[in-house]
Amino acid sequence: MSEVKKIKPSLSKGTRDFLPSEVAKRNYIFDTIKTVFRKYGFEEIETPAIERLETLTGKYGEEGDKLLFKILNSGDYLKDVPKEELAVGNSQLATKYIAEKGLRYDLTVPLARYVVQHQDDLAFPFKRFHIGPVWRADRPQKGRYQEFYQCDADVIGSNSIINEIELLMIYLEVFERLSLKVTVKINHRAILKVLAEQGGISVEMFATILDKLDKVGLDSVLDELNAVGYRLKMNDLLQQFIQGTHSKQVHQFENYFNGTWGFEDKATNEKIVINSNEAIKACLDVAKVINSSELHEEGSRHNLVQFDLTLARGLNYYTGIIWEVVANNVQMGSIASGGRYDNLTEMFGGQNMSGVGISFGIERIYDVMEELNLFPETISQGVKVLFVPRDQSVEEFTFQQVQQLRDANIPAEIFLGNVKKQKQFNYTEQKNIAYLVEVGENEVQSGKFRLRNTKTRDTQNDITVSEIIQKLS
RNA sequence: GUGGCUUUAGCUCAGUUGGUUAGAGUAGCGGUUUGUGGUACCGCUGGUCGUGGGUUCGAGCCCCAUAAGCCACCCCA
Repeated sequence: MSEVKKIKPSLSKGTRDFLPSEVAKRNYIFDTIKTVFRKYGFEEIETPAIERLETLTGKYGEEGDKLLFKILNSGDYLKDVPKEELAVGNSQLATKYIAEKGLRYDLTVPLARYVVQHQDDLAFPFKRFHIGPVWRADRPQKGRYQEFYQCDADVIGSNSIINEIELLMIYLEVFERLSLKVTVKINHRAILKVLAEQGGISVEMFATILDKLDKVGLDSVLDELNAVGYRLKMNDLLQQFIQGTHSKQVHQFENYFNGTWGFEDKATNEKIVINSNEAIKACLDVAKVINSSELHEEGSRHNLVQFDLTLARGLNYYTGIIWEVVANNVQMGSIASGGRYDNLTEMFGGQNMSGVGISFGIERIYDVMEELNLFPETISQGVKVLFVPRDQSVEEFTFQQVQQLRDANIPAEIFLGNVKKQKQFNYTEQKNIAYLVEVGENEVQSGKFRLRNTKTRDTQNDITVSEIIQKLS
């Protein structure tokens, strides 16, 4: 190693380093969420970052498959590729021969695998939470990364609506603890499904178009529905549900599905009346969840939970209630989302277990809290006191004093860096250390110190170590 | 997958119509001063100007290619 090649330090795209102060803030969010999860009986699990590729592929649609990070097989990974396919040079076809593993794309599919695989060892309904990084080979942009954390709680094996209500309570409590003002938007996949079917297009297409409403506006949405051959006149309905809608209006909404009201066919102007028990039940469920928000103190005072017909995004596996949380007064996408899914465990040969879950988008929650200045001062606190030896001859003595504080369970540090005062105070500032004590010959002789508050610059003279311990404990 | 922007010191950025040896601030290192202090002063290190070609007597600057990063679409948290 005579010559070391210098490499410019840089990160892979869409990934980030975190400074100590940032980690402290992130942990503050994680800890808050974990506390609430546990309070509601959810237990933490872990699964590997790496999954078999066959576990992951096909679960997120065609788009999703493209965004999977695949891990190259070890060894001579080309040897299993048939020669004719190598010759063609189609990398997509070759993938299955050269990569058997991938990085997880979310925490839900690993959960489905986990539940089926360990069903004998789990207590059902299985309530778990899981916090960890996931990876997507997406093009990064603001608030979107290739490596990011998800923070999920799910209930598997119970289809009671109380689960939805409990999860809503978790949303409300977490955001209250974080002092974040939010709005929960709620919708039901069955409602979208009926409206899509009656209009003669697929739910996915219907959902994708509706979801853009707040971005592109009503006219554009109606145009797009026209373009794909959607049959029902939606003008009134959409106009009515553009703004946040409250529980009473959800009851009205029911009238679209119980034969009371109807839609007009665009082409024939014929009246189309829908009778759908599924959609009626969906409306009732949504109304129940919205009403239940009043069980929550904040929820009863503010209009926290709103029906929103245009909330339609999300992965295709949702089948029941879907929801999304947005922060009030901040320009930012959703900061949490979730819903009920019915068929997830089937893919892994499990019996059909219903699941419902929520997910916190902690990267965005972080950004919002930073923007609104909601992080408490105390979370990035370093040790309580920094002892600074004036020169090398008193280092050992200084260390002994520090160790006394530590024995008394007071976090303390000895400063062994640059002797410049500027550096020492920078150190306390960066690490948010409340007190500084300088140690020189005088202190060694007298055993008395001067305790200096690094923020207020107040000093307390002639104080002994045991007095410092008393003061700081 | 589509489009736009950016790339010069560890970081933030100057750099004139193409013209000597590429600058500043900041951080880092060293020193001066100060026994009760933090904002002072002096000095030093650090760059293959993203990379590879081309035009030119001469390129950080012009042209082509390429890479990386960011931003916006699609989609998503």
